[in-house]
Parts: sequence; C-alpha cells; structure tokens
Amino acid sequence: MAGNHAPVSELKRSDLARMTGCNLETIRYYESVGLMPDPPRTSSGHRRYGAAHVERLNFVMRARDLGFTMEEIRGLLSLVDHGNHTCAEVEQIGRHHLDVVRAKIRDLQSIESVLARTIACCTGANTPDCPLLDVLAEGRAGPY
Amino acid sequence: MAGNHAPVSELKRSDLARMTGCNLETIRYYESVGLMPDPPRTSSGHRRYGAAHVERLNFVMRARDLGFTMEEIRGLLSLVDHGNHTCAEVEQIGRHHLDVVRAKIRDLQSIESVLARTIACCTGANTPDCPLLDVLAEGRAGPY
DNA sequence: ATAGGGTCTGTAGCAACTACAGGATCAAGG
DNA sequence: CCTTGATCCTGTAGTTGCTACAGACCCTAT
Repeated sequence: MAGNHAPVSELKRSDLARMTGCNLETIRYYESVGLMPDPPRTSSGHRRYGAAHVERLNFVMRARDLGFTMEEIRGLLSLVDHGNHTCAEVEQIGRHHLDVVRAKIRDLQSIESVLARTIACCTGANTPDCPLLDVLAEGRAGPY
Repeated sequence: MAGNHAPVSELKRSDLARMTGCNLETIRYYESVGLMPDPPRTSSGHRRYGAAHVERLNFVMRARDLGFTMEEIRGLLSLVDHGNHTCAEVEQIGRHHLDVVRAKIRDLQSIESVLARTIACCTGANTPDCPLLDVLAEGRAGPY
C-alpha cells in the first residue's frame, strides 16, 4: 500500500499524440492490436495516459521507423514485457529484420539499375518510340 | 465488315495465367481496375483471350516488377492506348518513378546502417541488456 | 447421365494505418 | 446555470495490390 496512490496518468490521447508525434487515430489502433496496453479511463470513459505510455509509444514508433513489422514489434515488446529476455533473443529478431532490409535494398537496386540504364537511352523527343516502353513490352524473361 | 471474322481469342483465363505466370485471380483483378480490357466472352460468359491480351498482361507485369504503382501503369497504358504518346511523356513518368525508387533505397540504407551498427554492439549474451533495445527505447529524436 | 474439373460472381482478408460519421463529454465564457 | 465549441468516444470504411474463398454455374469425358 506504499506510494503510488497519486494519479500518474494525466495525459489525454491528444497530449500523447502531440508528445510523440504519433497520429491520434493510430494510438487507438495500436491499442486495438495490442501494441499499446489498454489505458486507464476516467469515469466517463476517456483515456488517460502516463509517462510509461509515452515511453512505450516511442519504442513502437522507433521500431516502426526502423521498418520492423508489427509482428516483430509485438515480439520485441513481449520479450521486454516478460522481463526474462536476453540480448541474444533480441539480436536474433534484429538480425532477421536486417536480412529483410538488405534484401529489399538489393531488389530496389536492381530496379534502379534497369530504370536508370533504360531512361538514359530516352531521347526525350516528340516521337512515340521509347526505350522504356520497349523494355516494358519485351516480356518478363528478358536478360536483365 | 472485312476480315476479323475468325476467332482470334482462344485462350481461357487459366491459359493466360499459365502463359504469363500471373495469378489467376489477379487477371480478374486487373480487369476490374481497368489495367486489362474486358475480354470477349463465350455465350455462357467465359472469358476468351488472344495474343494482344498476353502482350498487355506482360507489359503490366513487367511494369509491376519494376515497382511502378498501378496509377503509373495506368498512365503508361493510357499514353500507349491513345497512340499519340511521345518518348518525353513516357520518360517523365519513368524519371519520377526512378526518383521514388532512389528515395526508398536511401531510406532503407539509413535503416540498414542504424541496425547494422547497433546489432554489431550486441553481445549475444544471456543478459537482458541489449543495445538494440536501448536504441529503440531512446526516443525518436536521437542523434542519428 | 453423371462425376470431376474449370469458370463465374461477389466478397473477405492481408499490412498498417487513416479518416470520417454521429454521438457523448469537457472546459470556458456569459 | 447554460450554451457553445472543442475534444473525446465508438464503429466502420477507405487506402494499395493483390489473394483466396464460397457457392453457383458450365463443360467435357466416360
């Protein structure tokens, strides 16, 4: 019964949004999908947040910025929430995500290469002939 | 009324899917969103495709492989369909898309950089301390 | 004639939000 | 005390680009 009897949840949803830069509706969405915990409510049902919610939402948003999927974020959070996580477990999630990011970069780089080479051949003239259209028309099994 | 009285549309939807590698349902989807034209039908309503449909679908799929959005593909197709397009117009769409692709690559590379540097600090030990969690917890305005 | 496939339509689901409609509630001014 | 306008609540629909299913129809072969 010691301490903690003062209200530590004073922030409205709009306050949380403003403080984190998160979209107002997205906060409710994260709650509905379990990334954010159900916050305490006022007697009339309004959500009230505290410092822990700010931290949590920042964590989620930073993970999102780094391109983690919601599934991965859920995994990271559940490791943290259970309290018995290890660096090795977290690292594994991170390494897997890093592999995915690198694969996406490779895909985009090969697209970039084809596009750049093709467009470099464009004359920019007012004629219908266009190397980009040629590439698009030539089918998908081409030597690219 | 000259010519064109022989059936040139002999392919079923499954044939078109097989020949192009496109998913069966996706063909119907592209039709519904106007990327593929409504094909002729048999008296009982079954779609029948010809060589022009194969070419068109290959065009769409190649553009998709290059990461063009459906809006951009629609733009390219409408230029081609109108017949009065110029290389300059096509090039403009291509250059814009190239810019988008390059921006995505940059975004992913900065993600890759943060992730790689952070994970490199992981000990992989059975302890709860983890540099990746530190980065995620430290908020979004950090000096990165 | 019937069994099995393929085809038809419309609709729901995925990620990851975003936005809106229509009602309840709060805070401030008169 | 009452009104007004902002904010909050809920549920639902829209976004992109497909993919997959259910249930009805049709086609072909035996």
